[in-house]
Amino acid sequence: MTDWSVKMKNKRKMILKVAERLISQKGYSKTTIEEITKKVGIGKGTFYLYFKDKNDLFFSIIKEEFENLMLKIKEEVEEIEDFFERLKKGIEIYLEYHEKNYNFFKILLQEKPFIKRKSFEKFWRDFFKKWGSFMKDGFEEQIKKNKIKKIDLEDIIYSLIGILHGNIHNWIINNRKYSLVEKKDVIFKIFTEGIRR
Amino acid sequence: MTDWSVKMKNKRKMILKVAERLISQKGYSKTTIEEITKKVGIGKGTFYLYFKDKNDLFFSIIKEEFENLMLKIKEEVEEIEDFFERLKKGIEIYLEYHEKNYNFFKILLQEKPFIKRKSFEKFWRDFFKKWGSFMKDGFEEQIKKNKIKKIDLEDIIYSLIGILHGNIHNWIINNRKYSLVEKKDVIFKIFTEGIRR
Amino acid sequence: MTDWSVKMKNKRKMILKVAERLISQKGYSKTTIEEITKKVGIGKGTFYLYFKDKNDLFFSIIKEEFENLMLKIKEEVEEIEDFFERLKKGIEIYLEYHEKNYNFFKILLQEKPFIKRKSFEKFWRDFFKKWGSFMKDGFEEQIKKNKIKKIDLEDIIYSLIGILHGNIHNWIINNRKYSLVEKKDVIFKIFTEGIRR
Amino acid sequence: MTDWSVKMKNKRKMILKVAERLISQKGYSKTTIEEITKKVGIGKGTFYLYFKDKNDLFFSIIKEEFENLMLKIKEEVEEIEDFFERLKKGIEIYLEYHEKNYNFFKILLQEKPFIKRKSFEKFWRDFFKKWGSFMKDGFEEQIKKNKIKKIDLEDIIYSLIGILHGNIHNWIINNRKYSLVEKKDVIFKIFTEGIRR
DNA sequence: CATGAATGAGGGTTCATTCAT
DNA sequence: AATGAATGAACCCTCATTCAT
Repeated sequence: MTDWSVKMKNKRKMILKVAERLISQKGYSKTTIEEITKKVGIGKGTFYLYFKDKNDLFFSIIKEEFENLMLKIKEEVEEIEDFFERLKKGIEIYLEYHEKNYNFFKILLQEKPFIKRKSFEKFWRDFFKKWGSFMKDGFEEQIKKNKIKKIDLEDIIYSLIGILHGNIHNWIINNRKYSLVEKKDVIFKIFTEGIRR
Repeated sequence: MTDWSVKMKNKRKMILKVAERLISQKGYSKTTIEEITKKVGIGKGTFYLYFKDKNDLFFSIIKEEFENLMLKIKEEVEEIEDFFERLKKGIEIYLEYHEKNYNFFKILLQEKPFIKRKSFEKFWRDFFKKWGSFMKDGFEEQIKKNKIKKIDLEDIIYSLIGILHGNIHNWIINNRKYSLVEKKDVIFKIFTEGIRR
Repeated sequence: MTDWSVKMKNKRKMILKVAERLISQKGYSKTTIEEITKKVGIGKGTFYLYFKDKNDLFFSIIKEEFENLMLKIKEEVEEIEDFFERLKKGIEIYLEYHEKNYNFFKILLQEKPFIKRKSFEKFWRDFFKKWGSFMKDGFEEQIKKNKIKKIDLEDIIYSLIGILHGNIHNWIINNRKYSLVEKKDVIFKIFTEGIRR
Repeated sequence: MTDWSVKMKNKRKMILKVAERLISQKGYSKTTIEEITKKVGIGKGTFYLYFKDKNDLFFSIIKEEFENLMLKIKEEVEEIEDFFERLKKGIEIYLEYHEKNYNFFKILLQEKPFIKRKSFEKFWRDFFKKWGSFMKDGFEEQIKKNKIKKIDLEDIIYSLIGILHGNIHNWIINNRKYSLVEKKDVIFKIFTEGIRR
């Protein structure tokens, strides 16, 4: 990788990092390009060398953070043989990730720039599809094996995500006073003992 | 009630209704007073007879919708004797309300106007406290009677709300193609059979 | 005078009084009809029964206050035989009036509503003309009698008014901490001993 | 000085110049940023690169004009030995300056933006203090030497400023038909022959 | 005569984006 | 590649004035 290319990557990453923090704190509309670039230490015009517009920045944050998360889950979870252990680990990673990157979750719940509403909704569908497909085979296998109740797969997945997000949300509005990861067992318990026969 | 008072109430309500729809569609920042008033059919200045400013409108929507919901739950749920039946009914009402007022849910997840962030977070805490206290006694009693596992009360409540919101969220991003209320049984099942011994 | 006519006069006077105070405190533009009428205790629309518009109010205040002042000077000063005594008394009355009605002076120096700029300047010309004609004969007589230096009459008059206003202005920006009237002697001294041979 | 810096200074100066004229003609409230920038030939937003807000513009005009005036008086007057000659020159410069910058005087008498009333009054106090201190030593010395009557210093200063402003005011409302500077002798005469023993 | 709800033109200010350097 | 001065559309909010009651 050339020196230039490295610098390029770094600058882009710095923008993303700073922007993520600011947007999570103040909201999309109240975060200005001016403030972002000033905090990064670059000129305002430079921003537009790395992003098409403000909207592009927003989706880039979400996209790249999401990919990070998915990658991490894949890496650490995939090889675990036992399904319920794999599920437990998945929950743990998910909570851990949000404990470290709680800005990301806040941004996910933000006002979305109007023009691109469609693409935002598309993003969410992708999100759930990936989660789904990631877990899908496992769930289906367990259903076949009669280890899990015969519940529609989608309902299972959205309930799981729901429990997770509900707990993350609560953790944030309580100012992150307790450890989020420590909730992994109780969440796992509520979720699995409900679906396990 | 006088004629004038009726008209007054109506106009205010119309603004709230229109604004709720627009904000849920386009987000708080992208929704303009101009557009709201034009859609209601009143002058721009008239808006400020009913609301102090744009921020006031935002919180009025949330506050009043929330009170409606709570009232409805209280009215229809309170008298049911059996706890699990009561819980079931509560889930049903909650889903039903959001099926009819799905804009409200979208707004709840919006970007909050920055200056009043504190009061927004206070709202969420109130929200959960009310839900909590509303269910609390019931849950505690059931725990004493050994009908429910000994799980921290807060964890139970946020998991329930989590499941509900996860399902509402999914329903919305799927363009509300199916009936939300019909999910009540599966949600109830996943949730209760997890916590019930 | 009929009862109605009395009420009419009173209401108009109350508006003038309240408006004078508010405008002198906050300036013309920042004083709203709403605030004036609320403080008077009448409806906003009622204002327009007594004044054509906001501009009319402004000039009415100045005009009527000015007429009061002129009347007072005439009444108390005219009969005094000796010219310098008359001048002295005139200065005293002028200071006394502004000490009691310092709002008036503040208003005189206010921003004038643009559209009527011409009429505002006309007012000032009238003001000086009246002062002038009021003193003119006396001054001219004294010049003839060689009691006063041969200085252009206008220069004399504007210098006198200048000294008076300079002192009033200073008194106001010093928050009226001392008695304005007490300056009458030193003003008279500086002015007369300059012009008297 | 760099090219950029020059342009910067110029643009700022142009805004000040145009604004001074407009405000003196129409008053502060009636003068809009839109009009100012259009007349200068720049975009509306550009204004805010040079001034924090409209209020800042107002005080900048006063402050900078005032400093110009004081500088000029200092430069041209300070070295004159004889007190009365120095006073005469001071009066001349003061009149000359206002003849050339008559807009400034008009602005000084404007409605002050409400919020900053305190700082406006502070400005006036500063103004008189500077004038005072500028002349003070001279006056005091003359009093000691018995060349001037024993009159309170403040009274002397405000009377002098009063005469000057009275004459400027009159000159303006007479549409500046005559030369203001030519009044210097008569003003000097009225003032000094009053205070000189 | 009296009212005050309703209006909408108009003003100050912000900020994403451009473009000459 | 990097910059930041310049722009102007867009937005929130105010308030003098009107008019139906």
